[in-house]
Amino acid sequence: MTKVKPNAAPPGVDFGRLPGYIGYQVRQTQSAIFRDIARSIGGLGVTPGEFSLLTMLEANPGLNSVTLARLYRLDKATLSLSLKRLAGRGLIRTERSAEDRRYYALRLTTAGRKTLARVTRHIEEQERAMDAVLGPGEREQILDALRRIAGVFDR
Amino acid sequence: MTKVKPNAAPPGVDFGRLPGYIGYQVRQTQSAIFRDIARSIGGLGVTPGEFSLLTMLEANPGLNSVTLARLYRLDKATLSLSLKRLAGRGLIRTERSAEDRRYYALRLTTAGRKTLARVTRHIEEQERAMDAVLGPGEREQILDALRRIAGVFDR
DNA sequence: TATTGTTATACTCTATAACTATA
DNA sequence: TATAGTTATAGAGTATAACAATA
Repeated sequence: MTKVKPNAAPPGVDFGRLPGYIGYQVRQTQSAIFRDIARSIGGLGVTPGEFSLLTMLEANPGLNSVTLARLYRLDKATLSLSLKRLAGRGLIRTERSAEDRRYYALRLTTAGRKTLARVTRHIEEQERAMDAVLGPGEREQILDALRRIAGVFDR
Repeated sequence: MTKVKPNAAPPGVDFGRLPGYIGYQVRQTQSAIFRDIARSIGGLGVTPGEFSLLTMLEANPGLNSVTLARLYRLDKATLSLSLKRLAGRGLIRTERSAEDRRYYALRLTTAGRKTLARVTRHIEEQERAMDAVLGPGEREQILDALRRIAGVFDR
């Protein structure tokens, strides 16, 4: 009964220097957050990445895909596939620009706004759950530090 | 000349509430860090995930794959593929346990230790680059906060 | 020529299911 | 029956290259 089984809970497993690396910890935290979101909004048929895209389109109606791709740091081809999925589900609408017919102005549909509102509720619930383990002012401090760190590598 | 081009640098693009979400900022920061690592250690043929696996195997020689999968929160089938790649490149060695022949004890090879040392140098350079934008004591504070946040969702 | 956007293709990472071998 | 591990398969998510339409 006291026999140590190789598959038991980590009795004395050593993570080496990993716990001291910000890169490692950011990755682990991101995974945990992502799994939780997937569980909570999975039924709404919108991924975390799509949530961000919808949020940016709501705030910037008429944006085109190249601008969105640059902001979101995705290749335009990658984004094209995401937009096709969102349009296919009726969440966004693409409208050819009259002045420059190469552009498509992107906009949320009514259904898109409704879905975004529901997803946003879940996301903000999750954010409030995080606040339960943060001290006063700590949220802003962490956000600021994370932005500074990202800024080091954002060429 | 003052004409606003849709593909110009974001003049007044609104990110909505995204910048206030920890989930969003952790994701952006993780992406930036990941892209930088890929660029810096890509030539060594080791991904960030493989770096973590090698580090844990160096600190815990003889670990088996089920334990490693649980610690790293991957399905055993997923990990099996990673281990096959690492073994195929001669970085790890798998040795059948004598007492319980279902287990394979995992260990770094000499080449694995050498590669890990080189990758670790790059990783620690990157961590030092982050320190340049962090105040005194801020690294430990962020690591602690990130661990607390992950703990909220780690069932 | 340059830009917006799409499609084809491929690669990585991940999970689920079905399997073998061992206990 | 239960556990360790592998393989087959599939689905995200991503990038590169080639292309069409427009400027």
